[in-house]
Amino acid sequence: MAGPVLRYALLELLSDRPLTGYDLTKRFGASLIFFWHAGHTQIYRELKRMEGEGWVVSRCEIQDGRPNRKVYSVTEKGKEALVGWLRTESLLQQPKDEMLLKVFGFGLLPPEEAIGSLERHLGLHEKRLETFRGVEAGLRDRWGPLQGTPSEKDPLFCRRLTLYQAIAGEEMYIRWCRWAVEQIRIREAARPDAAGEEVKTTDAFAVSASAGL
Amino acid sequence: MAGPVLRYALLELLSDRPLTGYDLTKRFGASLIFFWHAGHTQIYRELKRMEGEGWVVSRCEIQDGRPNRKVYSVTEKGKEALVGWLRTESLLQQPKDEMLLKVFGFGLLPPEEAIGSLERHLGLHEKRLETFRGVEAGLRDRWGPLQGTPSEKDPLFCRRLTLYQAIAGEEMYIRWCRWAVEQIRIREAARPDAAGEEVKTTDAFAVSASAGL
DNA sequence: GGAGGGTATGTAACTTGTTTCATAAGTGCA
DNA sequence: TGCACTTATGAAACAAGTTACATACCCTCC
Repeated sequence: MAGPVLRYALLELLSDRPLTGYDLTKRFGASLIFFWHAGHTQIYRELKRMEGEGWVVSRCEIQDGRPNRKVYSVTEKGKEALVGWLRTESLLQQPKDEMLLKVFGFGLLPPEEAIGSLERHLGLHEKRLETFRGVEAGLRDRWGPLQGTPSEKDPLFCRRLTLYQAIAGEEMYIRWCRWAVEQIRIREAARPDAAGEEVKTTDAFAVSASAGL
Repeated sequence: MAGPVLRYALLELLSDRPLTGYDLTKRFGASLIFFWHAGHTQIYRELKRMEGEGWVVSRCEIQDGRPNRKVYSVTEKGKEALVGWLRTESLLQQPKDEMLLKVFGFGLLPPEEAIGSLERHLGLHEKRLETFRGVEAGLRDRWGPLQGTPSEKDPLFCRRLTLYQAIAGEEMYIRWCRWAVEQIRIREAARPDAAGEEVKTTDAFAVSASAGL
């Protein structure tokens, strides 16, 4: 039902102008990275597939002393496929977060280790938030505030909307990490016995089914 | 570098008690679903692999008139592997969101269609938020508030932490959807010319590279 | 003169995730 | 009586994503 999605990401970028696989890889890192990711090998493979289906065409630019550039552009058929896809309903995405999976099992670790792990992970999210805010500031300098700029003067309007989602997501994650650390600290402080003792898994044994976790 | 992750999710659940592939599939839908997903075929395959590596062992429960239950339990080796994995650093996850990818290309659609699409998607997130809040309420009834309940009385503490992340994530997404719809409306109202006209892609052509989007 | 980084394109092998199909019995309901 | 749903397991095929490798030239810095 989800089907191939990478191709539509590529078509969106190619709608602006013809690009090579290499260009597309860089573009991915610069903008789609907020909510999608693909390695260069995946991109080259998908471009070849789409060319076979007539969604894109390539033309070879010969360069001396360098490998030739294979420039792809969208065909009418590809443009139609993209717009058709844009009109379809999106299902809820299946979230995948390795860190949360670890937190889910942190009952097996001493609390200080859990706190340390959360704090280090928090740092990574803070760094990413800064990057995103930098991109936002750059766009504001170039195009003005999102609100109130007339359409003709900000053709990237819809793309800018997605950036704010990414920023809000990082802010939320950071708040949650801090809150979780605090919760573990409060719990530890409330324990009458010695800290660092491993949680008995037998306690969880009899109850986790009835609780739904 | 990320490597196989599903196996650790299964080991976390098997740490509570021995379970069958079928049980594990249901558990996924009930708790890990907040931040991970796996189909039953994937789970059966992974269990078989882990058994080959000695991380789990299975024993067959014969039942009349029904297929036998193959009950898996973690071995000492599996437990060690799990705890070792819990101690490793988690990289930032690569977010993947089909809806955001669509919004990124919504410049190619008339604004009313973009608004309709966002509002329908918003509805899905509202439904999921309600589900998550229901689980949270159930846990609160059973175990009391997260804060202040002594360790021995709430062995699911760490698992509960992850639920609040999922709730915060949904709340954020919903707020963003509403905000995005509003932004598109404001923009439309400010346009002097007729509504529904398709955005000229040539406008975006010359500038998107310099802007970094 | 060499090391490292950037440009530019790919192949091969592998892992992970999804979809479809197959089997086989029990339960509930209209 | 038949239909749909739940329990319970699994094979096979395919799609998507990752990692390692291969090629080949450029430029800059030390």
